Amino acid sequence: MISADQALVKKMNKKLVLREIIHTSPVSRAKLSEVTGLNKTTVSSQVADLLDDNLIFEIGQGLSSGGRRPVMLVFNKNAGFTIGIDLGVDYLTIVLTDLEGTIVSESHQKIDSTLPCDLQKLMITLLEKQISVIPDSRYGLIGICLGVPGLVNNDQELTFTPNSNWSEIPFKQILEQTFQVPVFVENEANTGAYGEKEYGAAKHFKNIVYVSINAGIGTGVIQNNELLKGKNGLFGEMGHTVIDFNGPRCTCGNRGCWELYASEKALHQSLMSNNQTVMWQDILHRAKQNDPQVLQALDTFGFYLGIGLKNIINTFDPEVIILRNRIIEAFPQVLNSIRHTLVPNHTHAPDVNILLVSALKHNATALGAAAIMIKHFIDGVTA
Amino acid sequence: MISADQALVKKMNKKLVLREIIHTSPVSRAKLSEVTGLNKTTVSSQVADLLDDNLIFEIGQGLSSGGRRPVMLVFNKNAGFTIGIDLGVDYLTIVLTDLEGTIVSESHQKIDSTLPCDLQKLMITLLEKQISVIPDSRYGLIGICLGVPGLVNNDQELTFTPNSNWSEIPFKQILEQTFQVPVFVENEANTGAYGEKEYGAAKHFKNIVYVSINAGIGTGVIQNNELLKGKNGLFGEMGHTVIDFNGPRCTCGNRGCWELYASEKALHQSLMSNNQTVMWQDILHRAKQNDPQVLQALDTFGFYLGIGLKNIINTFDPEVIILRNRIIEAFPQVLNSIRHTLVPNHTHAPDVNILLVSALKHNATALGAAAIMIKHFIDGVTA
DNA sequence: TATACTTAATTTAGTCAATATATAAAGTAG
DNA sequence: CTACTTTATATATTGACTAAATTAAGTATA
Repeated sequence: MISADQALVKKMNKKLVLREIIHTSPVSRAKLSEVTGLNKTTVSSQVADLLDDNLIFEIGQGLSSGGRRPVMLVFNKNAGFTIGIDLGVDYLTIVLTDLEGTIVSESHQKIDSTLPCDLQKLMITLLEKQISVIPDSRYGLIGICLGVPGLVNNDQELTFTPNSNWSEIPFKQILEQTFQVPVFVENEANTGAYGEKEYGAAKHFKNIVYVSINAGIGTGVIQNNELLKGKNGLFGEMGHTVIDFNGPRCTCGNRGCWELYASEKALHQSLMSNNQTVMWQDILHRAKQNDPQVLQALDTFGFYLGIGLKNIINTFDPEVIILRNRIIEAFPQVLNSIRHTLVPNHTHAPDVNILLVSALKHNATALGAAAIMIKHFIDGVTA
Repeated sequence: MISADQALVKKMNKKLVLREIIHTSPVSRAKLSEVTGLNKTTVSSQVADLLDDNLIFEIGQGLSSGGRRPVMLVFNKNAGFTIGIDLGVDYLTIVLTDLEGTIVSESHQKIDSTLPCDLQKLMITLLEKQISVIPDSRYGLIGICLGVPGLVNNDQELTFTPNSNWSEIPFKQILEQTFQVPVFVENEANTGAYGEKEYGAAKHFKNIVYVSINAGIGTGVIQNNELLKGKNGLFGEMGHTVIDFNGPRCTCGNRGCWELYASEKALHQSLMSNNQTVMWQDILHRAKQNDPQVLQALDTFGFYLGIGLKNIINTFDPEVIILRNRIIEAFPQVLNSIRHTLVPNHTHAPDVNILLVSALKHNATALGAAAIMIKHFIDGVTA
């Protein structure tokens, strides 16, 4: 069991001061004392420590409001850098960010091979390229976080991927050995949720559900600023919840899973002609030209999404739901179909404003991964 | 923002020591120092405080294992008492417990009137009777917690009750004024979940879902030992999630809600003949006599329960699900029907051992309410 | 029975991070 | 130029924890 002592007090207050500087910089010692409730002496001492750590620096004097001019402090966002990865079934997005999550460099690469060894080589090559451009800094590369479309257990092993062979690769182990930095592996919906919470559409909320609609449907749930994980890290994986128990059989063994109706795969299938798959770019193009068949399909898509989103509202009682889908982002009219389903003429209907579209869009997963790594780093230097 | 200081350290360690005494008493100061990691001097000091508070006492010397004999400490479970209430649509259960959740006195009363003012009088009368038997103790009645079948907002106001008029009564305000003690109001599924977690079937788990099946279906979710609440306190209220979007219209405005299929109300309706309602005692009786119609109905009941429970597993990834229903408790064969639905012949099937039956049974809600009050009290005296 | 060893709990002295108060630094206002 | 403000630091004190020594009370063994 863990007992408390003065070291803990110091760490807690250090984190408190650093957080406040990050969120309100530039800020003076006096102001910090005021908002944190800490004694001025204590703040000065903590600030001295943080200056030693290169986590903050002084930018000179601020404006006087009738007395001695304050020394303004700012967060040193370039004290270190992190890499967030979005590994898809057929693409690999890598972002290099500073400690505020601002992208310094990024790469988007299509994955041509389905062989795990090819992906492994590709990933390491691309990472080496990104790492080579990291500026000189006190902490350098603080770590790598990987968002993956599949089930991640509590040991951060990728145990199941529906549409790829990536679960054969022990990412954490390989990347830690290769680059000698901490590596985290997370489900893409969880990293996406965290990204939107830190930098995106959910910045000002603490109870959110993030829904990413790709080939399948992934869900990440944040409650009181904490990602919920469940026993095996599968919390919120709602793609295979049943919305019609008489419906068609799913690959998971159940009938009428949400994914069968409201995934991009389902949308594509509804538009397939002569066994010819439709590209999503085509769908978008035709939608913008008011192609009736596509508009009809998108309306149905929205209806089915709405069914599951209604379940999400009834299940998690969130402040907001963030939708992450390339078609919805480019053609927001789909939201109207969803809202029609969500809000029948009834008193118990949820607030329509609960629906938001991803602000980070195609970078949500990678930026969220970076954000998770940054949080871990900040927790580490202040503990 | 809240900063840390020495007072916080002391409180944290006080709670640590008290918890350890509660869970392992009788225990010596030396042993406490060993398991908590705190210095022997610190433990002695904290123990002295707790002795002062009458929260623990010494029961004399324990056995020597080759040295000075230890002084054994135990939790003073009679330092105070609490009342937990289970308010149903037509019944009122009250339990008076000590600080370990052991029932000292209880009352089960049928509510004949549907008038709020009648219930209010009845409740106060019964509470006065229970309070009159509380033994002399340092803290006396530490508070009252009320579990209710309806929606409770973050201000502990009962905002909606599907089958009664109880939401008109400002319980918290009335009971606090009448008895001058802290009063909490919680959804019955949340108190039940907490009760099973503290004293019942889920004692050794930290990620649990509790499902109470009455006229409707209530769900309480505990993740990492914390009750999840959501924005409006509706987290986990899954009775109105859709399991068949083509299904019949529900009073909530949606189609095919789980409650329409898997509540006791649904079971009763499936067995209704000539517009004559069936009593649950009859159902049980006929089931035990192998009445085919009832067995069939229960099998269907189990199937529909299974559909929703599968969704719960896919949604919350819990260690265990606790089922609270009087018919299932008395006739556990229903579990087999549920398990058949839960586990089709498929690799992704969940572990059948995930299903547990309530250990606290008809007292789950009231005992859970008491447990919540006790937790609040312990948090209070150590803060 | 005497001696050595163990274990339990307290006493005493010291550490560390916080606070309170006083002081210094550097401005504004009239 | 003087009085007042605001910012930041210096000094002394407080309080919770720790370490080491001490007291207390047993067991083990020759």
